[in-house]
Amino acid sequence: MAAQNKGPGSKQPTINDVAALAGVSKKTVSRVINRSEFLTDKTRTAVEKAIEQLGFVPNPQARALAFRRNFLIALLHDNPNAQTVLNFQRGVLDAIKDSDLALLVRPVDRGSDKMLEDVRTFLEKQRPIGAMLLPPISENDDLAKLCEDLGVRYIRIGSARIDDAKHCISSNDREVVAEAVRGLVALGHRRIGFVRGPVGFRSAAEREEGFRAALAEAGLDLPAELYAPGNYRYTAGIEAGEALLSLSAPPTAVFCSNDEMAAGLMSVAHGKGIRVPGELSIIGFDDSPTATHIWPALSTVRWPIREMGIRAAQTLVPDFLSPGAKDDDDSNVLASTFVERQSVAPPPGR
Amino acid sequence: MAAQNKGPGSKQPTINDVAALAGVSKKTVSRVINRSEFLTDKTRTAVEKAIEQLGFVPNPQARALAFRRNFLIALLHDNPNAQTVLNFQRGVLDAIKDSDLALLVRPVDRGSDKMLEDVRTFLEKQRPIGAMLLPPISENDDLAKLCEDLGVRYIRIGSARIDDAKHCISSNDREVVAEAVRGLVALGHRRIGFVRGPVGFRSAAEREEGFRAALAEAGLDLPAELYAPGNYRYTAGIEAGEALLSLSAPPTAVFCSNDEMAAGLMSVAHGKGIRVPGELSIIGFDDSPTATHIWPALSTVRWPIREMGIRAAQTLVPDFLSPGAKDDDDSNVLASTFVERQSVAPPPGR
DNA sequence: GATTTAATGGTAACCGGTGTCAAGTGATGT
DNA sequence: ACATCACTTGACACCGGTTACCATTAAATC
Repeated sequence: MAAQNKGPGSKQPTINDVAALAGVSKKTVSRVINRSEFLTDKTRTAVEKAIEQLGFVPNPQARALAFRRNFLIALLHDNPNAQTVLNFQRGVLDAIKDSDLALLVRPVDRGSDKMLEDVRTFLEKQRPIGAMLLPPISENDDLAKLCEDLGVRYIRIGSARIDDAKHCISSNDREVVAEAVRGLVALGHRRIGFVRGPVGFRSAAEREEGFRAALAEAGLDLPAELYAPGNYRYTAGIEAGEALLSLSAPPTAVFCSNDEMAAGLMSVAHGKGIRVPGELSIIGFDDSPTATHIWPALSTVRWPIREMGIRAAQTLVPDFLSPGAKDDDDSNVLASTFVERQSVAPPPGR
Repeated sequence: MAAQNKGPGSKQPTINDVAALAGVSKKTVSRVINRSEFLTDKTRTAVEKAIEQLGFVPNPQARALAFRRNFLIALLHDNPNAQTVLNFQRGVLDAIKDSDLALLVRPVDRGSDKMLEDVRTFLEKQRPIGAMLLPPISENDDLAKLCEDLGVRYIRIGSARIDDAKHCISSNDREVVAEAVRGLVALGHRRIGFVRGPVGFRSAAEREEGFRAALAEAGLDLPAELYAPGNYRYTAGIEAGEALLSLSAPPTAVFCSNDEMAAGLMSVAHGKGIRVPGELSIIGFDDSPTATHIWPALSTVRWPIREMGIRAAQTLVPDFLSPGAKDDDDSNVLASTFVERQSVAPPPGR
């Protein structure tokens, strides 16, 4: 710990100071920093000692300039789900921990017309090596093209393969949703409702497809009155609940395309005195904190978002990461899993 | 929009290219970029035209090097509440939007022994102008001292004045909690329970003090059996619920030190068939998404976290921000507010 | 011990900007 | 017409690293 305190006034030691102290040229110090071969142990040790003694830390801006490239990667997101963003971010940081990289985080306004222009300005200004796009903005092809045009590497996170494997980390959401719904069928449910995510979101489409596939397998159909639109918001869950649970023949189970809507639907059920899961089973999606903060705890689908962050970093900037993390699976599809909790039971009368 | 696409191979235009095209020296271009006075309109226009034409964007690393300072600020957090972090972050980004600053986000492991060492490494490597510390790590004095020693400006976010006004943005949590509890008393509640936050957290102490103050005003006391420990986690709310709601004389209202514990307590109430708010009123703290995702929606205290982000940026780096945002109130205390929803009602029999 | 060859170390230029300070420009005063 | 002055502008060094290339030194071969 070369930790003599530097008062605000005193300057950081530079590579020149180290060179002078170690009695070598700055080039040699540079070689030590960058782990060049071609160095005697003696030289290396002397330099390392000087570095230690001065508490020298290379100036990243100067390195960036000399290397003609910086060491920044950007995380672009516009996510209704804060936990997802933070978990992903955590994964990325885990992956780049021992590298020279730093992470820039940038929320973007999906709605805004100026969104593309904003992102372009950001990328041109910061010139990160690469950008990571979290859903839903990851589904915007213009954004990917913008990165491409700007020469910024990019990787898109999605609930399905939305780009080639080099540019996309995805999960098998459709399959897992189907699996969850098969479970409902196996318990005896026949009238199963569906609350959809927002139109235009790939994730919403995937979940719907998985849902429909499982129904089709079981020879069940989805009557129009059991199909509710939605937008991933709690209030949409409320509205869906009002609609679905007022039917003369209400569903005995509902798959909600995310946890917040499931929570909304569940609160309607509570309000109407409908017992969950006794009279109504509910399944959500995301395994957000909400899922375990409502009562009864929600069965849901867990998205391996932190792992996706790690994988995204490994795929985006393999050349900046220690090679230890080599992974043979380059399909970049990670597995979501169904998490069973207390919101699912057999339908009444079984 | 000087937006001819640059293929990955082509280089970014530099200040020299602009100078050559405009027929001036690079220093003059630099002056235009930095809005120097002392420039003829003619020169300025010519340079701006050249910049536009080439799509030139100054290299931030080079500027950082030449200025002997970079344009980075760091956000350090270890927060159980993702929404809080993201909202704060949003506020900061709103504030620095039109500046040259960029934001580095860094989660830290509060638990780890190496925490301080990790942060030191991070700060030494990135050398941000300043660091923003979110609670609970903002309460760590060693961390503040580390910034001080390293010559990194810092600002701490807290639920109370934990440093002088130049280094601390705080809210009036104690007062607002007291106000909320006064409301319970006014409704007729006499047995009011309390679920505490983790020991050692200033925020938890503030909330408790506010609670006790309101009780004292009303001449009520807090029997030991109505006081439950906690740690801000949902499970602690469950445990508190088990304890408080099994009493022979259970409370008619409970103040929980955050929303997650309130949600836990509420789920226990549901499980026991205790009607909320009819038989039990509950108040939380944070106004997290959970507060509106449970049923009934939780009355809680909203923390002006986004505004705190804006204020934090303005206080930390006023010299990098456009002066428009001058604010006379330099006490840096922002107001939390009590949000009434559906989890509070008069006690049974009133 | 002389000659090669490989391994290091050093020097200068450069990355893309900014600071300093002196020189150039035009307007004003006499 | 000439000196003076206030403004503008440019030349050059420099920020803290890196690479290219050359010089030097040590080890290896004959």
